[in-house]
Amino acid sequence: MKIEEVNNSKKEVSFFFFERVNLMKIEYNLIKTEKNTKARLGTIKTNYGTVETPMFMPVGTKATVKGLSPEEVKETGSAIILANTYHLWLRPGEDIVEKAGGLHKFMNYDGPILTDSGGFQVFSLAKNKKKDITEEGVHFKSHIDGKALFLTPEKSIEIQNKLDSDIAMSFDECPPASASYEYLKNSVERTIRWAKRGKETHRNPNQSLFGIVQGGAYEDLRKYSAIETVKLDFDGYSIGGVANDGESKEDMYKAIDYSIPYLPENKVRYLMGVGEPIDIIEGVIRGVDIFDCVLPTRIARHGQAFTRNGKINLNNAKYKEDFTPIEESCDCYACKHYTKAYIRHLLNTGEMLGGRLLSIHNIRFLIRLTEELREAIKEDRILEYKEEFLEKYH
RNA sequence: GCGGUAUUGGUGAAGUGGUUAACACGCUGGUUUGUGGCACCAGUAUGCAAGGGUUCGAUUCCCUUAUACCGCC
Repeated sequence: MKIEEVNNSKKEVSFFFFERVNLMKIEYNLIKTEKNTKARLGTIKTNYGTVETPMFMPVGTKATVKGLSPEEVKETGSAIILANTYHLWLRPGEDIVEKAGGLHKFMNYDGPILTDSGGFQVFSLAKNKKKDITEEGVHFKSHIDGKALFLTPEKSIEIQNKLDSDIAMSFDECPPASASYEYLKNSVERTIRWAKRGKETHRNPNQSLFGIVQGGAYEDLRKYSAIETVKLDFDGYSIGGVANDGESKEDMYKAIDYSIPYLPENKVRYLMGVGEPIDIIEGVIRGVDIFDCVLPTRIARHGQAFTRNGKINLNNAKYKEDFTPIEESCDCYACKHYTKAYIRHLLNTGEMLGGRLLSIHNIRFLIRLTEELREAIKEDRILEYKEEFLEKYH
């Protein structure tokens, strides 16, 4: 390649000049519903391109999918990524991101971004710690320096407006799976009031806002939460409060089944925090369109890889001399170029590349899963697909 | 050749005349679902150089041998 060519190609990938394709809220387009289930095939038109659903979104809490560059994330086929209001609020602060020209420019990512509201962090960071959930908002302590913090529905939305993500989430309470019916009932009602306050605060015309359905595994609470949230007319709806605290899969599936019937057909449905390949399949069958989860990147850093035969641990001694890829059938960068023995060596010696390669593989694994689910919906054979998948995946 | 000191698991080591030999690393497994996480959890010496003795009881005291290191001829 000549020098001029290098310079030209550089110019093409320079993200400081990337522009939005559109200036609008998202548009969900339902293409078809699978014949035998509630599984849906659709598209979401965003300011940064159109994505197909069902879709999995990797998590990049602090404006980075841990270990990977935006180019590497895109190479896995991921469209939307997730970032977090709470973390970016503390560091570097939403004003700095705003000065940078918004989250996309700040992190040099020209795909759609969804920001979580911080509601989950109140649950996960302040777990077993002092926190005070009031009608006004939540008092809790910074996980960085212990400073007293106060997050309200209004504050969360204001921060997200400045971050300029494509999709903002309502500030909800995410109660533990162990919460009592009485507690959940009050919590659901408060979350609805918070959702209303957040919507009234929302200003960014190019940013969509989602409402969150709560209510644990109780049918009446999920129904109530869904109906009341939908009345507020959001751009999309999510099912929250699942996969928490060792909640059983049965309860998770119930939470979905009890919520979905009350969500509008023409809006995207997002199951928050899921997950496991099996749960993604079950979610799709129940009518969920998009998912997010830290699992592919977290287990990658801990040495594990998704495969068609289940999770494997690349730390295991049996891979010392295994000079084959993680999966022969996988088209990801890691599988095309590296062996299990090499990745095990990287993990064993604490080299960064090990976790990076596994992150790429695991994200690609879930993206391929959703690609196959889309094909299965087109062909009305999603139940067969599930059976085939479960036969091998243990 | 003589004298001294030492010898505890894969490694570095603690320890005591008396129930299961500390701790760390390593090793071997496992966990992880809107990321306080390159994290966490669990397992990992039937034996304290070898043999013999003293003792109710010895890794701990004594003797012999082996090995290592340090002095002296």
